[in-house]
Amino acid sequence: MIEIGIVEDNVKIRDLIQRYLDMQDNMSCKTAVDSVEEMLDYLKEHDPPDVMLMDIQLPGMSGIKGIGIIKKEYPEIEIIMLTIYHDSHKIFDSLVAGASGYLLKHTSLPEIKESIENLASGGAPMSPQIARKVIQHFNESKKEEKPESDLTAREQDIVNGLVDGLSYKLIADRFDISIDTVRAHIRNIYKKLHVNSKAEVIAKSLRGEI
Amino acid sequence: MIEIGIVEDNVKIRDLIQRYLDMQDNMSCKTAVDSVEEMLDYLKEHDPPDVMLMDIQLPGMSGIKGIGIIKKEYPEIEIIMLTIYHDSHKIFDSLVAGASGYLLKHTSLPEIKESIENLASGGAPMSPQIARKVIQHFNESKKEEKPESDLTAREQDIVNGLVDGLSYKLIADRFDISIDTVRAHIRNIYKKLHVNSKAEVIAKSLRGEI
DNA sequence: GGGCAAACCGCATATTCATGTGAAGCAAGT
DNA sequence: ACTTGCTTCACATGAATATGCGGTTTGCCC
Repeated sequence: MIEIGIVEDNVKIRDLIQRYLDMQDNMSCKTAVDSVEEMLDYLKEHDPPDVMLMDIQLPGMSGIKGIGIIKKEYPEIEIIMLTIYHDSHKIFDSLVAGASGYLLKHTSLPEIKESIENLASGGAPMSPQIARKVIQHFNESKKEEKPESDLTAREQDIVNGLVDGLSYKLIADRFDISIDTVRAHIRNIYKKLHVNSKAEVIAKSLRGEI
Repeated sequence: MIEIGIVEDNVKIRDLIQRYLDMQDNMSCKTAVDSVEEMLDYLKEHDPPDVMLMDIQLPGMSGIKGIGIIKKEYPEIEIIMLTIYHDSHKIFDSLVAGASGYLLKHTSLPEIKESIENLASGGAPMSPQIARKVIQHFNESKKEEKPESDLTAREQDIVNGLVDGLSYKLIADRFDISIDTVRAHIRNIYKKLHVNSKAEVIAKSLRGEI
């Protein structure tokens, strides 16, 4: 018997899902609340459910923040996001926060049921459209690595030296130029990047902002 | 009509899939080869297919390497991995390389067909088990970000200040302590991290090594 | 051939950093 | 009660950095 909890503020949707799931002979859904806060209160005094369906847009704490808190306290709970949002940021944030699945609200009741069973057998419920967004995220993070600043090749060399933790003198040695030249390049780099310390250049570079 | 190409070295499996797909009235599968190299040769002289099924373990170039090359030349081709490997590294590498879906070889023919149709409608074919692995990867990369150095809370504060590009003085102001205290903390941080410059601390931190 | 950007170099100065030595208050654990 | 570790602070010195000014050479474009 799979115990299910629901966090959803729309009463109609919540009741519908709860009734449907509770009707199944391998599931039990006794807990349906409309905020993360309520669910946390509930969990303090009851056994945690096996699976939790959670909305993102909720009164009070957002569902995404809720995932983190609930997962930290009760890591064994599997959380499925059930929401209208299909933008990749929300999907990504949810999964990083610890959600095990992500379904859109137009998902049919039998599909929700199937997803929960999926989860029990080690899968992760996710519609092909959502999966696609996740995959897109992989590719984007791969491509967006080059915001192409207008640093010259030599300036980029110097930046790399800084990132490697080298002093001006060592950078000068590495490229066989004088330390004053290094200084000159660094001045120009600072101007172009609108910074004024080694530290900021290194930070920018490692954040992929160069 | 969806044009499909197959790269698979097991002749039995290849023929089976090819015949089945070609039999569908909305699909055409005329191209089935047993290596990436052959497929590249084929693509030079023919129109590219819309969707490509690809194995990982292949004679010559691996399927994962093949994805990258094919996607670079023909970015419009949607590639579905069809393989026996279900370890998260291969899955992850494939998706990063540009695959749009990932199916295990025990997937039934109708499911393969469905997956291809999925792809055409903007989804990403992925079994719940595979999706689970992908999600696990999110959580792992989240956890593995903290190789837990033994920096104290205060020391971590100071590091954050450095990463923000602040000078000692500004860090002192931010936490309302004296600049000499900042120095003291930095000394300890350097000892713990085995470095001896601001630059290295920032680099380590942004690389996730703290 | 003039203009221009990039790479190169030098000198000077104020600020910031790295490092040493030393010490006091406080909380946690032995 | 004693040790240990974290946080706080001080004074000092040499090294490194940030920033100002100046300059030459080279290659490219109009």
